[in-house]
Formats: sequence, structure tokens, C-alpha cells
Amino acid sequence: MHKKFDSTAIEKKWQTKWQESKIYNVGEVITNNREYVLVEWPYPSGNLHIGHWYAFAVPDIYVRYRRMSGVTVLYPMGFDAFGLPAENAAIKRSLSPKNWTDQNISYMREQLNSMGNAFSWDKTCNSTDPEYYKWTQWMFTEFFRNNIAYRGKGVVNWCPGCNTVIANEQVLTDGTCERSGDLIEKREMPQWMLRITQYADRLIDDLETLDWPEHIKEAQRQWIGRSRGAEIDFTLSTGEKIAVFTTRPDTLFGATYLVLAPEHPLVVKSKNHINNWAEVNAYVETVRQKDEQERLDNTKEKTGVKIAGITALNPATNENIPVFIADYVLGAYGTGAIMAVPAHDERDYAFAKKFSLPVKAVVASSEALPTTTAGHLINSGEFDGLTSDEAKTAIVAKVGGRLCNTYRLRDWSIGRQRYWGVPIPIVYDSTGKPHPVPKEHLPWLLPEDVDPKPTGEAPLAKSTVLKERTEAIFGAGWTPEVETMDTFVDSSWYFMRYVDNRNDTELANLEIQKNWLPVDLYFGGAEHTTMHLLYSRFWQKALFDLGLAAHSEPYKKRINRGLILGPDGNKMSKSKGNVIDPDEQVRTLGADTVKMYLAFLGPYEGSNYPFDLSGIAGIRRFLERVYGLSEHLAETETEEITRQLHKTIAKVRTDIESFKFNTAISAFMIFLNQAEKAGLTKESYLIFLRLLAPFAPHLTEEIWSQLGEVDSIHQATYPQAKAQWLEADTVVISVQVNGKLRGTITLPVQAKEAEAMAAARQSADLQKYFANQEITKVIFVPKKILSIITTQLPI
RNA sequence: GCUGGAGUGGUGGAAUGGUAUACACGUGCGACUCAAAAUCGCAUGCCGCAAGGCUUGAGGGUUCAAGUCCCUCCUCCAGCACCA
Repeated sequence: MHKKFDSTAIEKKWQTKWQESKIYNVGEVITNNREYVLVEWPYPSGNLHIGHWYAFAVPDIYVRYRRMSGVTVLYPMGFDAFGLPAENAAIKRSLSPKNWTDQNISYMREQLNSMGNAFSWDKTCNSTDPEYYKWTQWMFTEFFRNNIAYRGKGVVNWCPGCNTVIANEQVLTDGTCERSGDLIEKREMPQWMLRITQYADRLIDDLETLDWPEHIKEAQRQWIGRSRGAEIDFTLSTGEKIAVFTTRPDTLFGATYLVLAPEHPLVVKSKNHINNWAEVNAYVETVRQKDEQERLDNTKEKTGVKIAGITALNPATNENIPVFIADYVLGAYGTGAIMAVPAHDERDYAFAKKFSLPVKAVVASSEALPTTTAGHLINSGEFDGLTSDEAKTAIVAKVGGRLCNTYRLRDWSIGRQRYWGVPIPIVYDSTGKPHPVPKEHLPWLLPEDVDPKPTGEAPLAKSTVLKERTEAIFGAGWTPEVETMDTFVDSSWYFMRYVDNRNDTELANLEIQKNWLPVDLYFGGAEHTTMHLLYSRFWQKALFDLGLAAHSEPYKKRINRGLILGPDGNKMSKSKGNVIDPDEQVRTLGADTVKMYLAFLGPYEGSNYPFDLSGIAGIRRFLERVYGLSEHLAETETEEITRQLHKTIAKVRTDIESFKFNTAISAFMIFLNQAEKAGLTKESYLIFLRLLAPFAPHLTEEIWSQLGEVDSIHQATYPQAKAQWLEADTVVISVQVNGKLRGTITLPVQAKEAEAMAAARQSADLQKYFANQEITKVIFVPKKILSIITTQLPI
């Protein structure tokens, strides 16, 4: 029977000791032998669910392993505590968001400690702390002074559920809000924006330098959506010039009409030249009524209206071509106008067919039109015969166009009409001109004299405190900005603050940044690919350009963990009622068991796992057997078991380094199975415990101390495999005859082909397969395989 | 449609081109027990009494040897999509 252990008592005891002795703090070290391992800071929702365990307890294995390997590892934890849920919960409970958040943070800190993680609590921070958001605000003012932040106008995404504007990245593909699920409306209103588009090229190009999974890099490239092409000017019959963007300037000779987006400014501007203004205007109105989804539905039939009375001159052919407005051309992309080449673009082709417009092929192809591949030019005057590539530059040069890139990425809109966020540190003078709040007045505190209830109007507009503060400092007639910042701003730089979290004169000292940053390893969820990860890369680059950051990329290596799904295989959510709180398992089976079980599910990087508790007993049994073994240690052990121990060490180390904790755990199990049978000395057992310590920190610490060790096992060194034990004298290799596996032979490791064949001939099991055959070929791969090819001898 | 990734037992999953199904769960049988739980032992891909044969989404190919490499498909997941 296995020795049961009281996991609750053991875990509580060691958690308290670790906190008292502060063994996981990193202090103020400056060292080369250091590493920064980051996990995404959580929102303090009030209860720890299984997803938090997966996010924090499993990377903890890696952190403890590196620390035991002698590396000083920063593994900080903090709280991303601004945002809508606090507001909503606070409204529901009639508490202030601040009180609700503060309560949750202290409660959650306790819960996080109950996981037994090796967090560097001396480096924590919290986005709602004025000492933190003072710097968020200061960076914003620096961005404003340097024209990275600006007050923009335009169409924004309005979420009716959240009662606020949200950024493009926060709208899902189906046009709903990533947070509330409501259908997003388009509204025209002034907005605080950050010029992330100015960084589009660097955000794409610098991906090359990062050790990130390819799919994340690719998703970011697609999100930024760089198209290489050219802008070409067409002259309208009104005398106005209009620029179009095209990725295929080589097809300019095939441009048989022009299309403007309905919202193109030139449409209204040319009103007096348009003979069918009523019809044109009616179309613009219908498009305006359509919601985004309708307009972007590419399966519907194309619509549009010809602008009567205006033509455009094709600069290549010098022919006058008609001009249309149509909603398949988007106002916000490129120049909001296109040259239509129906022969070589499917959308233009469909439109041309519907409106009976000429289709002129200019790229040779044997396929039916429209063809969109490159080729040799025809019907293109002096450019006939050139390849598409050659023609691109030649034609652009000839018509005075400009080679340029266009991006799908839009600037980041960061103003929110909500209460619980960082106040945008801007004040307006009596003429309405915005001014940044000077540094000496930061933090620009969030006033507490308003009802946070969202109404669509920014709640801060009702604050007398904020109004009076503004007038007291800046003078009568000055008014405060009343919007708060998107919470993704807070998380765009938290990893920088961790390293210098008590600095009250700088956001993070450059020397300290140079010591710790960039983050060596960043564990997080896939949902952040085109939000947080993109925003914080941009933020870092903007700071770098201003000399405030030591590096231009924040995270060297990224690991996207999978998701723990509900038992029904769906994403856990309160509304589906499939959320697993691991409290029960932690109470009855212990934190070590829960942690190891999660690590055992499968490789950390990659797939999603439906949470199924049925297997957790296996881990608990394993830990009980490890504990039980401490009372049955042997005086001596076989060489074989020593060899197995060292093999296990080697296997566990490589598995941890590739984040395959599941196979590391299976190696522990295999070894334990053998050790129980064969007997293990105390010396080897202590090595085994150290090897297991990152996986089961409480239990190993307890046994370690019971066996008389004084210092924490987590400050001991991680075992290293000794080469002399890694190789056995003999090796079992398999034997194939004519491609079929027929048996095995045991050989000395350094055996050659001749010895292998001799062994095969001697084996009764094997020789029958080739005894009466002619052996035509033998392949011998040392330590692997003997492969024999025969042909039938004539009888 | 484009891009990235994945398809292996009843389940989670394992396998530098070299013994496919490790490890664990589950299941079955047995031991212990008045009994049950717990624990321990054995078995457990499929067909077959056996000998043997078959098996990594489907079909081809390369190779002495393919889950792994190549080609053609199918299915699922994720991102992008009237982006010129």
C-alpha cells in the first residue's frame, strides 16, 4: 500500500515557509546569467479557474528548472485590473470599481500562492495603481508630443453592449465584439488614435528576428496586410486628379473604367459636374445604411452607379474611360479608388459583365478570363512581351506613378467612453485645442465622484472633481478629456515596469532594462496574437524611438499554450456552465497533483484539451508511490537502475527545454516502476527528488526535509546525467528480413555488420527466414537495425 | 478562396526515416476483504483457436525500411478575406 500524504498540510506548510524566506524573489541583481520568463498577467476576476492553473503552474516547472540550473530567473506576476468586468461587477454589487478590484487582487494573490508557484513577488505591479498608470499617462503625453498619439476623425467601431468604442483588433471576423459578442456598429466620431500604421513595415520585417511560432508571425503579417504596388494618377474630365492604388500596374493598359468608393471625397466635391447626382446620391445613401457585414459580403451581386458627365483619362492608353461608384471599393483602404481591369481581376470582371463594360486582356494566357496570374504582356504598346514583373516598374515610370505599399492595418483607436480605465491625460484650452497634462501633475487621477454606469456618454464628463482640478491647474475655460484608455494600453508595457517596479522617476531605468529585457520567454494564449502581442510590439518600438526603451522588440521567444476546454469540448464560459474550478481537486488531491496532471495532458505548446478529470488519479497515485518509496530505500542498487536514473535525467532535461512536460512525467513514471521493483539507494532517491522538484515542489520539499536536508530543495542544483551511465555495454537491435520485422538480437554497442550477421544466423527465430535464401543485400545501422534482403534460391 | 497547423487504440497522447500504439486513464480477469473502497498482480490496437496476417484520414510514390519525406485528395481547427 502506498503511503498517503496529507497534501493540504504539506502544501500549506511549505507555501508559508517559502513566503517567509522569500526564496523566489530576485532582488536587485545585475548579472549575465539571468533569464526573464513572463506569463500574461491576469485580470483579477475574483476566482482562480483551471485556465489560470494551466497558464501559471505549468510554466512554473520551467522556471524552477532554470533556477535549479543556476540561472537567476525573473518570474513576475501582477494584475491587469482596469476594464469592463470590474465596472460591471461593481455596478451589480453597488461597490466602487476600485474597492471591488482591490479586494479581488488581495484575494487572488492568496489563491495564486496556493498554487505554490515560484513567483518573484518583489517585482509585481498593478495597472490600476496610480504609481503605475502615472507612467502609462506620461508615455501617452510623450506620444502626443511626438505625433504618435493624435486626435483623429473617422469611422469607429461602436459596441452597443459595452457602450464604448473599440479598436479594429477587438472586432471579431463575424463583426461582433470580442468581449461582449454584440454586433458592432460603425459610427463617425472623433477618436484618440495611436499611429501603429507608421510602424507597419517594421512590425512585419522585425518578425524575422523573433523566435516565435510561425503561425503567430504569419497571422500578424496577414493582419497588417502589406500589399506592394503603386499609386497611379488618373485625370478626370473635371480637371481633378485622382490617385488609385493597384498591385498590378502591369495591367494598366487593361484598365477600362475607374471605380471610386461611395464615400470618396471627390464624389461630393464633383457634385456640380455629375449629371445624375440624384441617382448617385441615392446610392451613396443606401450604402451608408448597410451594415458592415452586408457590405463586405463578397458573395452578393455587385452594385454600383455610373457617374454621368465625368470620365477619366487612362494615362497609358490616353483613352477616356467611364467612372463608377460601387461599394465593393472601400473608402478606408488604399486611396479609396481603383482602376478596374476586368480581364485580370475577378471582382472587376463580375462588375464589368453586369454593366456591359469592355474587357481587354493585357496579359497573355491560355486560360479563360479573368486571369490573375503574371505573364507576358500583350495589347500594351511598347511594353508588349515584357513579363509582368518587368512591366510593373516600366509602366509606373512611364506614367509618373509611385511604387508604394498599402496596408490593411488601421491606426489603433484607444479612447473608451467608460469609467474604469486610465484617464487620458489631456486638457483642452478655451479654443478646444488639446494639451498634454505636464509631468508634475501626473498621475492624473481617476476621479471617484461619478457613477460608473455606462450610458454611451463618458462617465468622467460628469465629474466635478475632474472639472475643478482642471480649472484649478490650467485656468478657467479649460476642460478635461473625459475618455479613458483601452486596457490593452496597460498591458503594452507591464513587462517593462516589472523590472523596475519601484522607480518613481522613470518608467523603467535603461540600465535595468538592458539587464533584464527583452523577455526571454513569454507564455500566453492564442487570443492575443493580433491584439496584445501586436500592440505591445508597436508600443515598444515607439518607446525605443523616443529613447525610453532599450530594445525595439519586447519578447524574444513566444510559446502559445493551448486552451483547457470544458468537459463538453467547448470553450469554458459562465454562460455555457462548463467552467471548471480546480478548488475541489486542489483540496482533495493537492496542488502538486493538479499541476502535474495539467502538464501531463499533452505538449504545452499547441492543442486544446477538453478537461477530463478521470486521469488525475493516476498522477496522485504516482506521487503517493514516490512518497512511499522514501520508506523502502535499499542499501545497494543495480548498475542497471543507476543507468536508468541517468537516462531519465537526460530525458527530463531535454523534455523540459522543449516544453514537453508530458513525456518528462512519463519518464518519471517509467523510472519509478523500475525503481520500486529493483530497489533504489537513498543517494539515487535524492537525485530523483531533485529531478522531480520543479514538477511537485511541495511533496519533494517535504520528503527532502524528512530525509534530513536543511536547505530548500529548490535551491539545490538540478541533476546532470553522467556520460558514463548513459551508454550500456550491449544494445538490442531489431532485424528485418525483406522489409518485415522478424526478431531482435543483442549485440555489444560497438558491434559491426559481421558480428550482427553472425548473431542473426545463430538465432533460431531468425535464421529460418533466410536459411535457404540467397542474401543479396545487408544494411546494418549500428545501435539501430539489421536489414537483410534475400532472393529465393532455385530448388 | 488564401495562409498556417493537425488527423495514430475506447480516451489524453508517445515515437532524431530504424521494434507504431510509450506513459496514463478506462475496461476485463485475479489477489486481499464478511463486503466494498483503496491497494497489488495479469491482460488489453484489429482479424484469427492458433500459426499468422492487417493497422497511423484515403490513394499513389521514394527507400533495405515511411506515422515521419514527396505527389493527389478528404476532414477538422485557427487566422485573413469584395483589401484592388
